[in-house]
Amino acid sequence: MLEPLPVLTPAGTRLLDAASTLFYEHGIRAVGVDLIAERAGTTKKTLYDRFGSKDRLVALYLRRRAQRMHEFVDSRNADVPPGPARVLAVYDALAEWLSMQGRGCGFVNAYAEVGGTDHPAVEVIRAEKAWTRELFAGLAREAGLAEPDRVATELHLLYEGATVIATAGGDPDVLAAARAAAARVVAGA
Amino acid sequence: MLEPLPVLTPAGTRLLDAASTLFYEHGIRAVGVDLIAERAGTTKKTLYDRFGSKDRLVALYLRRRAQRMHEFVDSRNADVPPGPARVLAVYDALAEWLSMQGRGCGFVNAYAEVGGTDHPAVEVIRAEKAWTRELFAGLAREAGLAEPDRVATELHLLYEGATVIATAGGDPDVLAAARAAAARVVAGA
DNA sequence: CTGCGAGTATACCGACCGGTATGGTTACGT
DNA sequence: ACGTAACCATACCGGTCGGTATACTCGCAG
Repeated sequence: MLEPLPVLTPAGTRLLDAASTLFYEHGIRAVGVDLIAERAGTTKKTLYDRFGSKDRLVALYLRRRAQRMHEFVDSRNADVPPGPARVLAVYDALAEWLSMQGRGCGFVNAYAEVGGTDHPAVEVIRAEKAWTRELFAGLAREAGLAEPDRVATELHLLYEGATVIATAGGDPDVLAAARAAAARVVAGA
Repeated sequence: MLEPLPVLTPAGTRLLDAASTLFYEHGIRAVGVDLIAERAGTTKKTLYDRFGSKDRLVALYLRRRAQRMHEFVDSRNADVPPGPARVLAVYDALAEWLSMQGRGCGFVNAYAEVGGTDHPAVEVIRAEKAWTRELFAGLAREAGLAEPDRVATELHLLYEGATVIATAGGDPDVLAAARAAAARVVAGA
């Protein structure tokens, strides 16, 4: 939110693309900068010229991932009329998003590795979780629900819980249950 | 569940204790076996004599963590009479547990690092999430709630969501909101 | 007395870690 | 024609990674 994503050179783009795939798929510490450079068809030198450090590359990976996730949810929501249906559409978007990805929430995963440090990724992760809550709060208000703040918190809880259980719990069916629970929350408000 | 925790030699115990603290606090890949051995006041040789590999030590760390978490929840529940109150007591136990730990769910964190591999920790993590859901299902039945299965899933969603938001989201207050939401679910069943 | 499990101490292995250094080659704008 | 940004290629740095090897001491049970 603070600053837009920087414009990247061609090799810089390939580096960020490769890093994003590798970080999401295998984790941050599991991926070395040598591998990233090789997968991008360039060199470590270029990586450090463009991004300065691995930590900053990691933070950029998450910032771009957040932006893409937001665009994805917004575009899915645009197909749904405002109101309670649009609130629930977020769960459909989540189900679709997770089915394409397979390793769960990249922000939760990243926090598992950098939490408790001063890594530049930490503030990006916190901001993403705050954005999600505000997404629900805005939609709840838009739908004219009573107690939009309380409702938004509950919807957010169900959303994050569904992501975790679908991934670490190995139970993708829970997404439908979360959507049904959210529908109950919305109907009661 | 499959097998009880093995009896450990004195040095083995110190190794598992040191590894548990370090893995939980800093993550799995961030901690090397040399550091674990040093912190345990012993040697890498003894570590490999006792545990065979780092992966097996990681799995054991999670198995013992699960057992201790279960004992903690069970003991807290024993202080509460059976019924709806006991269902909600799990959220109080979670709040107390998390306040002591500070790095969130060790199983979710571990899955962020080993998910998508054949690491022996994966099945331990899945079993832990299944245990949590069954905990809620058992308590819901004990309390005579209608649709105990559906209720258990919703309580589990709120539980995992609260853990994630309190940790990665940096918002510990959400635990009270999750408890209140759970109370609403219980009251409606 | 012997054998064995447990532990200590140290050295080593190849591989990889994040990061730096040097030097050279394009392509483009002024 | 010149500067410069972008990129490539390669070699190197100290340090750590998971894991193995060798050789030793101790206490205990047969």
